[in-house]
Amino acid sequence: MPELPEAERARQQIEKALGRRIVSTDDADGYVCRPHGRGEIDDALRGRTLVRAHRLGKFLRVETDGDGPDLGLHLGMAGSIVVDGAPAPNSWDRFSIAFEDGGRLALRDKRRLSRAVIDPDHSHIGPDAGEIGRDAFRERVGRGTAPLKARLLDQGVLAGIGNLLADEVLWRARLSPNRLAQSLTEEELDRLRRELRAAIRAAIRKGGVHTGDFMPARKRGRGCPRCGTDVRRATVGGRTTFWCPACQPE
DNA sequence: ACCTATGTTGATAC
DNA sequence: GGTATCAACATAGG
Repeated sequence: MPELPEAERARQQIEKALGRRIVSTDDADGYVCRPHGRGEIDDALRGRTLVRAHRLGKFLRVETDGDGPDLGLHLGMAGSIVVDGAPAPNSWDRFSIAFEDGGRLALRDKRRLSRAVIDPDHSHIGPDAGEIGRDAFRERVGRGTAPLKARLLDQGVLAGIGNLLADEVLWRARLSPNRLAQSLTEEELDRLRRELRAAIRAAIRKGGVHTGDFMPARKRGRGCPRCGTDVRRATVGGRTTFWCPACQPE
């Protein structure tokens, strides 16, 4: 269930694996692990230790000791990081690291849209949605002719917002997903950023985006959690979108 | 059987 | 270049 809050929780899991010598890795899944072939990730990591875990939006980057390479991880649509847990059935651990102390780190994913890479390139990714400052937020989000929601989902504009978090934040800020990004006032942009930060913090604390206040509205027959109005459903920015027409007027 | 899904990337067209 | 749409990726679950 990975959006920024889940990625942050995954980063925190990785911190439990720092400072432990890597004895081997399983990078046999050539779709998830790249580059693939001849154990390239294994060659890069074997004998090293992980020393720091970073996150930019949904992208994870783990430094190794000395002049070792970075390990890049992305959870895709269904991935998670499990440290020192039992191996998953059905080969759901698509990439794993075995440590000298007997522990292990697994990239677990029922689907296979997650990624493990060496020296990831995050140069095309915008500033983290939870860290961006007020002025940069105004400048980056408040422009363009795309719908506001599409702007929020653009990882090059802002990193970390996924489909569920976008709906949650727009509902909290009482802004329609269909508003033209460039039509927002500075007051609205500031409000959006404030609600974004609050929603991210709450989701990290509670365990993920699915704990959001607006999530129940995605189920059939549920009204707006605030006013009870029937929520609207449509495709915006290419994704299924729910919003309250009363709280979030066009 | 058919449809949908919390994500990313790349092709294509305006 | 910005934007919109779509397909692909792989798999589970309703």
